[in-house]
Amino acid sequence: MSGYSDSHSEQAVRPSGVPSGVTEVGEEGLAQQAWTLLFSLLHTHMRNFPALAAEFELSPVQAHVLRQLGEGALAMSTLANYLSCDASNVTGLVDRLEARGLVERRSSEQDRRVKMLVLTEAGAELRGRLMARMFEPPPFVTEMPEEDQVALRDIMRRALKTQ
Amino acid sequence: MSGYSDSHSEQAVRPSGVPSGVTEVGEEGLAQQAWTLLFSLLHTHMRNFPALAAEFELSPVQAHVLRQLGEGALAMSTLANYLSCDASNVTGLVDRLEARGLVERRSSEQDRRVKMLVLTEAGAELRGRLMARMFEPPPFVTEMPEEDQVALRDIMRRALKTQ
DNA sequence: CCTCAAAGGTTGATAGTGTCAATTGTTTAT
DNA sequence: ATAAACAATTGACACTATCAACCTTTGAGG
Repeated sequence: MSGYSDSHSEQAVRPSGVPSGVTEVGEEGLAQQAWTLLFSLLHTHMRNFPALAAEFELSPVQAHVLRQLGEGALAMSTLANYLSCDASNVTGLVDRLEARGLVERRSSEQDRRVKMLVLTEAGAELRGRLMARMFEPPPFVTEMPEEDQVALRDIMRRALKTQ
Repeated sequence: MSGYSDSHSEQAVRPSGVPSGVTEVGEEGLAQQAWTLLFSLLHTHMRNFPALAAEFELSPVQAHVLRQLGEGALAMSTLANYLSCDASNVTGLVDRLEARGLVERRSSEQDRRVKMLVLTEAGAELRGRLMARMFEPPPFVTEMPEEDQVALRDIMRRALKTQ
């Protein structure tokens, strides 16, 4: 019953009736219609992320860590922030990756408290294959008409910029 | 080192260089550009799903289960399929939800092997609030120009239909 | 200089999530 | 009637996650 923080917030429940499932789209406004559809497609797709990670004998979280560890070194605490998890969790996570020779702890020169994480040769190689696999577009994208792909890309570019 | 199945597949690595991070978009084709952008936005958003679930004192998986349990009763094995996980996992999952009074096991009349899952009153109420919260569109959608929201909705509708 | 508060990381306790192998009970096909 | 197949559970074990307590190092003020 515990183990999950109670950040909480008194949530105003949408008065005009609550969507009761994934597929229905009511009269709740444009943004919500777009979001609900996007959400349901994405959700379907995300379901096989664990299987994708398993192709490389990684857990989903380990895959996520490798992904974050691309550009240079990262402090453990920084990684904890990226993962939105407790620092103590990262210790074990990195222990296991280090035991597999994918990652190295390296004490910082500037501040001897912090340990910087860097990919090993093997880690970088595995990460490359993992990224290539992750970025393969799923069928629901590849099977879109080309003009939809263009529109989607442009919309997402704009969204990323203003975000 | 174990605990993750080795489904595996000899994966053709994209020859034209491997994307090394989330944000870069190379010359890898329209579908991949669109997908990479979508993925990076979605990924950012999905990071706070655990916090969202925690608002209701649910783990991410429990939230997922409640979401699936909307329309009528579901056999445990069916739920295992939806979650893409082992049936034995569902036992404990449902145990905890049942202990909290959100869900009920009900033996099927037709086949006494199967147990049907139904939401209790409290479960349905909680699910309603959870769904309303989940379908609140995130900023990157609400802050789009209206014509982008329309286009996005229409693209996603078409994608859902052909999927 | 010295102390003390704050920060980075680790450890131990405890719980949830997930797999696999083995088991029990029920159904279905031969 | 027997055997094969299926639904759910149990037990063993590993990974993910949190919290509290701890140690070392750092940085600020007295």
